[in-house]
Amino acid sequence: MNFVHPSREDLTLGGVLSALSDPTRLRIVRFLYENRGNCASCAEAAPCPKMAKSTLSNHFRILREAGLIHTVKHGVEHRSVLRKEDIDARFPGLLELILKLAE
Amino acid sequence: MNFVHPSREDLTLGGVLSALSDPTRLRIVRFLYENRGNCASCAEAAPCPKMAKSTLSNHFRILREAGLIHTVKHGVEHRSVLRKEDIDARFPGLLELILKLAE
DNA sequence: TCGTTAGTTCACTATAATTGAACTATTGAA
DNA sequence: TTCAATAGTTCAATTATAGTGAACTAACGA
Repeated sequence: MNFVHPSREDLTLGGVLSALSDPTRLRIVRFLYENRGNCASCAEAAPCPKMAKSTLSNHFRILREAGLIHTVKHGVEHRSVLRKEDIDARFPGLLELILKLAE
Repeated sequence: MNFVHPSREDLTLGGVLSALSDPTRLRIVRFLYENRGNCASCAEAAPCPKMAKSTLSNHFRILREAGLIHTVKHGVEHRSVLRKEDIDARFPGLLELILKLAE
């Protein structure tokens, strides 16, 4: 399975804001932010066990396509990392502020 | 016509981000930001004259319901102001940063 | 009163999100 | 090496939300 990730310069502000405007996705991003450096499986990063896994998969796809996370296969899991450097390079201060305001 | 505006404490981060994630709405907000203190009619604040006015009206409704603007009737026009104080009180720094990053 | 202006509301279409079911790929155990 | 379990994707169907033209409303001016 090969995931498509946009390159750093293809990140759009609208795409990032839209991706982060959903509470589930924001919680995923927060998890990855706080576990920076560590990859996390979908189940690990997702805060809602009762959510349909297809829905969750879709949220991860949206985060990927917005350029917020990078996902690679790792055994039976799909591990995701937050693309902090790319996001910060493109939109300095945005991620940190949103996560702070969402506390 | 009575418009419903959420109170300051009812503004949600998701609602604000979602509202600002649309390019048309972001341009409206930018216009109102730069003409701070002045109300603006929809036609004035809207940057796309070719857009259907029902679409535009819908964008203003979304901005209103997200708590970003305040609209009052003023003669034949509906004048909108950016609720800068409310937004800044609830989410300090967010509006300014997003507008700066969107330049 | 009639036409114009400025915007809303309605009805319809089109696009996006949610979900269960079926599918794929990897691992671990018998 | 086969079989079951795990972790997620993809598909198809439903539901919700955005975009649009047409009809409507309210205020103003001649």
